[in-house]
Amino acid sequence: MLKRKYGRIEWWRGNADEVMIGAILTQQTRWENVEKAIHQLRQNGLCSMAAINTTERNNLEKAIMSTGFYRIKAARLKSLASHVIGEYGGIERMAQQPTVHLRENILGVHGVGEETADSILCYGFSRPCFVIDAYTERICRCVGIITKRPVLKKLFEQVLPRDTAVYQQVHAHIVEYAKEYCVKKRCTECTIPTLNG
DNA sequence: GACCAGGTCCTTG
DNA sequence: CAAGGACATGGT
Repeated sequence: MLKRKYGRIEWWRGNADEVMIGAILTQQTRWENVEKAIHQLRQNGLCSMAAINTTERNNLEKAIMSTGFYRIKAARLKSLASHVIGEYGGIERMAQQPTVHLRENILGVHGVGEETADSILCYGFSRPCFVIDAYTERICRCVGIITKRPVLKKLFEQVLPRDTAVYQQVHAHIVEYAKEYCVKKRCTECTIPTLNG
């Protein structure tokens, strides 16, 4: 039913460390610019929670400059890394925790909100948490479902089979669809009044 | 040059 | 609670 025109989409093919890094860096930022930053991090051996936890903040800032908001994002990365290392010692121990515990826990990190948390859980730890982002919200509005993110999240999780792979693919497809039809046209051709007014 | 990007936090009314 | 602003670089 939903567009298979995009085929299988591989997002976040990295390990949990990289997913967490990407989730912070992509906040209000295009993914292409995040990739540049991740490349820089790799070059400097900073592409892990352990490394981020110990490196100087300045090194981190320089590497992620291309994503914008680099000072605040460096601080957020360090908060997250410090929490992960301090609380669990590393990804392995972290991955053994139940989903609800993990979610509560990383939401407590300054700079990790609902979307970032769900992205980490869904794509980094393969947990069935559906991610609601700006694109998803827009598409839903186009279809007439006008409500806030937490409600949308519940809605998707009720309608879809409780399967992480499905959540990942559906979300990815929605984003591709939104990029193509909602953003490029700026919704100017949309007949729903709420979009033009 | 204007506008926008896969958010989150802080401050006001 | 809702709304507005700050954070910053890179691409159209």
